[in-house]
Amino acid sequence: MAGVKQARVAPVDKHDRRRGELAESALRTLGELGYARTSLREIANNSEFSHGVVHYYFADKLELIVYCVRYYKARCVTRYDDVIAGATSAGGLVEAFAAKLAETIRDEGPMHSLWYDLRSQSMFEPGLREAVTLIDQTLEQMIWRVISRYADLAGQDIRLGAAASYAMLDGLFQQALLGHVAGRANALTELCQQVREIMPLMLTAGRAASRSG
Amino acid sequence: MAGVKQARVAPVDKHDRRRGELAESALRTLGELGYARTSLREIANNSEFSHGVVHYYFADKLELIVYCVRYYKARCVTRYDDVIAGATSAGGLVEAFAAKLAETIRDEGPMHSLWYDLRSQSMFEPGLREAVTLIDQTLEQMIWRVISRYADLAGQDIRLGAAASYAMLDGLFQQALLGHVAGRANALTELCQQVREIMPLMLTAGRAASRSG
DNA sequence: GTTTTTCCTTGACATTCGTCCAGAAAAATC
DNA sequence: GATTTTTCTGGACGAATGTCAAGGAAAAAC
Repeated sequence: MAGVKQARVAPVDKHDRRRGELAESALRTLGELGYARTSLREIANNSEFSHGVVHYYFADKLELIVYCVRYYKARCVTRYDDVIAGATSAGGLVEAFAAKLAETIRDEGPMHSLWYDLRSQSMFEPGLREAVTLIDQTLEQMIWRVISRYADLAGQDIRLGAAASYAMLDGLFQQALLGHVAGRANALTELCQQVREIMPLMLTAGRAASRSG
Repeated sequence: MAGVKQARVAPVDKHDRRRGELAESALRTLGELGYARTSLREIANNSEFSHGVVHYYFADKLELIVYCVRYYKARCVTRYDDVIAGATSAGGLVEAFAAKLAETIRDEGPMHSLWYDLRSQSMFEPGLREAVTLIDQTLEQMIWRVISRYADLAGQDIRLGAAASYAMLDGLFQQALLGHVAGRANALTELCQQVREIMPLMLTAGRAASRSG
């Protein structure tokens, strides 16, 4: 009666696993339909559970969405780390980076559409802002790592700040995504070409030269 | 009986005027609430009409939204034309352009939020794509005019294509808008600084020199 | 001034939404 | 195996939505 006994294996684990499963179903649905048209029932339909269960694991719709955004972030963080690690020359890095950008649009288009949808939503829904801002910062850092490595390989200095560098590349990426979704066939090859043109502008043409022995 | 008489003054004019009034109310509401949360009743409440009238002037919700997007475009097209016309030096144009970018975020923030919201929506709703694509092209051309004038004043060549130039600046603008909406105090001054840094990169450092007599 | 046409309001409709709940089913505990 | 706890179901609720129609109000035409 007195002390409440706790199971030795935390039920939180199972709880969080289910939340993860629901988040995946939700992301699949959100990626297809977008934020505005996605209902909790539709999310449940795309999962193996019924619509009532959503409220068992999440307080309300916003909490589910925010959880999804955070869940989605975890997959993105390391997307270009292979590119960074594998590059052996500045030109090679640009090529690999551009190819990876195009690849992720091709393979994960709906997820990116969703990201821009939610980021726009956050301008109207303050409850989304914190999670969205956090992801945006994470993406900015990811891009910053790419550019830092690029500068390192090129033996030059970085010209712009992290925010500006990310914003510019994000603008290119977004336009390519829009074009791709709209069915413009060469949207992705154009993106690659644009990246090739722009990346050198990120660095000083200056004389920093190589620092390796 | 036979021939149907036509009024000499086309009633289409009045019809279109009303559509414009409704579009303005709709844009005001959409700018506040975003696409997802805006209902036809809310739009009507923010106008001087009742909710039924919307269906008298528009077939359905999508047609109203599309009309709004097109209506909104008409105001944007010439936003930077004064900047172009008034600039007398490359540096002056950059300053005026940056200031105007910041000003329109400050004064018309909700409208820009709406634009990015609708552009994201268009990735999920094919019915929006045509109108959105058209506006995006118009904006691209607007930016292109600015850059052309800039190159002209600087006596240099343009380095990038219209699409890439627009995408980059749009990325910066969007990040500034996000920061501004989120309440980051210095989002706009940072934007100005970024524009100052980036605009020179749009041109070749080359020797094209002045072409005027 | 009457008739006709245009314009707008009001109320209703079928859905769909987020949310909640009573209780079944399953799992864990004893 | 009985009991307690956790997990899930399916239905119900009120509110909100897009859509539409019947009819009044206003304007135009005659």
